[in-house]
Amino acid sequence: MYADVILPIPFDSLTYLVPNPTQPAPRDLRGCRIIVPLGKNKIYTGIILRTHENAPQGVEVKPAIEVLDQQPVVNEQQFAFWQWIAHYYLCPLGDVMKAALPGAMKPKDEAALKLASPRPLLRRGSTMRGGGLMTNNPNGHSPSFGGGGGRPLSPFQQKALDEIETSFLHKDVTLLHGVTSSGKTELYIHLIAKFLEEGKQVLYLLPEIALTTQITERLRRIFGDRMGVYHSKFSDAQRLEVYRRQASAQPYQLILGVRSSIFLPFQRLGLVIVDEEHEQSYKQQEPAPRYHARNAAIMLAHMWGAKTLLGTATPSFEVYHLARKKRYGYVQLTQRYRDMQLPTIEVVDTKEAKRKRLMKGAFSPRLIEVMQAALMRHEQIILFQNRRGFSSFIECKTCGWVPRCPHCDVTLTLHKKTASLTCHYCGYTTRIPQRCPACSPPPSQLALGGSPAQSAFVSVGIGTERIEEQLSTLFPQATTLRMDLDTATTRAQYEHIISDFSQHKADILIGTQMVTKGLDFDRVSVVGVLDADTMLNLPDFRSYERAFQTLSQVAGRAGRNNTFGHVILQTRSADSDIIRQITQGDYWQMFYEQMTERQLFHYPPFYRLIYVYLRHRDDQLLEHLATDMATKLRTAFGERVLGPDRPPVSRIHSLYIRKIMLKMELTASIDKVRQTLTAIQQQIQSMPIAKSVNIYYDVDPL
DNA sequence: AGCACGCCGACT
DNA sequence: GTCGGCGTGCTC
Repeated sequence: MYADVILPIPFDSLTYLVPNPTQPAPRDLRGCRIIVPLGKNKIYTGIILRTHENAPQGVEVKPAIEVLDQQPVVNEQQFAFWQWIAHYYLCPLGDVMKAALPGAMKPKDEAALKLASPRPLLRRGSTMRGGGLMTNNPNGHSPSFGGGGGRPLSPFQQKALDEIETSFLHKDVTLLHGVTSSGKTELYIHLIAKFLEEGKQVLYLLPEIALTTQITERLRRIFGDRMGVYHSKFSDAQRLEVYRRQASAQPYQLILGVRSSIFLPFQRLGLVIVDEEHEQSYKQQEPAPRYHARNAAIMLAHMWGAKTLLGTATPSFEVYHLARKKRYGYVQLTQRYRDMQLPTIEVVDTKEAKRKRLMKGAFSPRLIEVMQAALMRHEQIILFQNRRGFSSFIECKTCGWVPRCPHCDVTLTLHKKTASLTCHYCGYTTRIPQRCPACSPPPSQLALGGSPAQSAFVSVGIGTERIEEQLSTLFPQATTLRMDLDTATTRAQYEHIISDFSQHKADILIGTQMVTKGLDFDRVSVVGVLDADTMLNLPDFRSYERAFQTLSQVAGRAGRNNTFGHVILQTRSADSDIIRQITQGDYWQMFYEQMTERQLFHYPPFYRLIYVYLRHRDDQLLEHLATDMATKLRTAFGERVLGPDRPPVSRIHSLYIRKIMLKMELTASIDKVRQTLTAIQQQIQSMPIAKSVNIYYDVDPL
C-alpha cells in the first residue's frame, strides 16, 4: 500500500510504501502521523493525506518507518481547511502543515518524537511550568459562570448584543463597529457565555500584540479552565498540549489565541470572534502560507456552520464594504464607557513652524507647551513616531556616502547604543566604520578629537532613539521609556515596559506602532504624533486607510478613565482632506473618497490582488524570466497583469526580486486562476535555465 | 526548510 | 597537496 504524506517542506505530498495495517483490524490511516526517511539520511514526521495502491511513476518509492497513531490527529474539517488555504493562497500543503501543527516535528529530535508519541491525556496542570506569563493554569478559579458573567452590560451594550444576535439569525458574519472604550470585550464575554451554554466552542482571535496578560486574566477569571490560550510565544510543549486537548474528548470550550489558532482541531465550533479585525498582523507575510487569519477564520466558521463576529473601531475597507453591501451584518456601538469624552485632536502645522525656524528637532512649540503643562500636572505623555521605512542611517559628511547592506537593497540602520549598523531585512550587522571607505578622509581629520565616527558621519532620519535624545535636552527633568522593536523584542520586555509606564515609573513613553495597540493607561493626558506625513506619503494604495486606523488608535490612548485627553498631531499637510477626516473621526467620508479611487484603479475591495514574486541571484536572467512570465500571463489575463517591477527593496539575502501584479475581478474563479498560474509557472520552470528561479505568490497582499 | 554535493582559498 | 568556505539543488 502507498501513502501520500504531507511533510513540513514546500510540497503537497510525497509517496511512501506502508505495510497494510491489519493489526488489530484494517483501518484508514488518513490523518495519522507517520515517520519517513527523506533524502540521504533525514527523518521527518509527516501526516498521511491518503492511502492508495497506485505506484508513482518514475521515482523509487521508499518504505515508511512507522505509523505513529491509532487515531488521526488531523480531522476531516482540518484537511478541508488546509486544502482551502493551500488553494486560495497558492502554496503547497506542506507549507500549510508547517503553520498548522505546533512545533514542527523535527527529525532525530528525541524530545519531539517523545512528545509526539501517543499517550493518555495528562491531567491538566501536571505538565505546566509555573511562573510563565500566561500559562493555561486555571489559577484555582472555579469555572462558575452564572447568568452572563463579568459586569452587567450597559443599555447600549445590551442593545448591541441583541442586534448581533438578531443579525446572526440571517447573516453568518457580523461587523461590530465600536468606538474605542465602548466595551467591546464585555460584549464578547456575554456572547461567548451564550454559545458555551449551548455547548458550542468559541474561538476568540486577537492580534499577537493585543494578547496581553491583562485580557487573558480577565477572561480567565470568568471562564476558568474552560479556556485555553494559544500563543506563538508558548513553548512547543505547551502548544502541543493545547492541540492534543482540542483533539481529545474534553476539549477547551473557549480558545483565546493568535493567528495560528485557527488551525487547532475543533469539535463543535459555533462562534469565531476576530477582535481588532483591521489589524495587519492577521496577514502572515513570511513564510508561506501567506494567509489572512481573519478571512481564513471566516472560511473556517463557514465550514462549521458557525458565526463570525468582527470587532473594530476602524474597520478595514474589505469588511466595511461587505457590511455596506449587506453581505455582512452591521452593528454599531457609539457610546463610550461611562460617557468618556473622545480626546480633542489638535493639528499643528510643522511646515509653518519649520519655515519660521521654531522647530526644536521633531518638536513644535505648541507640542512642547502642551507637554510642559501635562508634566506640571504630573500627567503622562505618549509620543508616537512611525519609523517604518524611515529608519535612521548615517551619511558621510564629506561625500554623502551611505552604508548599505551587502546582501539587501537597503541602507543600514544606525544603533547608537551599540555603535553598530544593522540591516532590518537580513540582520547583517557591522560596526560604524572609522572613516568613510568612499572618500577616506585623511587621518588629520580623525585627530580632531571626539570619536572618529562622529566626525566623519552624520545621522539622518528620525527614529525613536533620536526622539529620546531630543527629549533629554528639552525636558531634562522628565523620565522617558522607549518602546519599539529594539527595546521590546520579547514579550517579557514588552510587558515590562507597559507595566513600568502604567506604574508611572516614567513620564513619557516614546514608541512606534506598538504603543497604539489597545493599552489602557489611566494617567495619560497627552498623545503627540510627531510626524503624521510619513504615514500619508507611503507609495501604497492603502496608506490613507492605514493612517486613519493608526492615528485613530493612537488618539484613543489619550484621556481614558478620568483624565481629559489632548492629542497633538504634527503634520506638514495640515489642510489636507485626510487630516481633517482623521481629526473629525469621519470614517465614512474617508471611506467614501478612497473607495472612488479604489474602484477607478481596480484595487481592493473591488478587485482581488495577487502578487507573483520571482527571485534569483542573477539580476539579468531574472529580468528575462520575469518579462517572459508576465508575457505569458498577459496572454491568459490580458490587461489584468501589471509589471514586472522591482519592488522597493529589490534585493534581499543576495537574491534579486521581481514582482508581477494581477488585478482579478472578484467574480473570477479562483480555481481557474490557480490552474492557469501553476500551468504558466511550470512552463517557465521547465526551461533548464529557469530551474533555480524561485516563484511564489501573495494573494490579497497587504 | 535542511542537508549533501561541489568547486575555490589558507594551511599542516 | 588537503580542509572547509558557503553557493546550489533535491527531497517519493
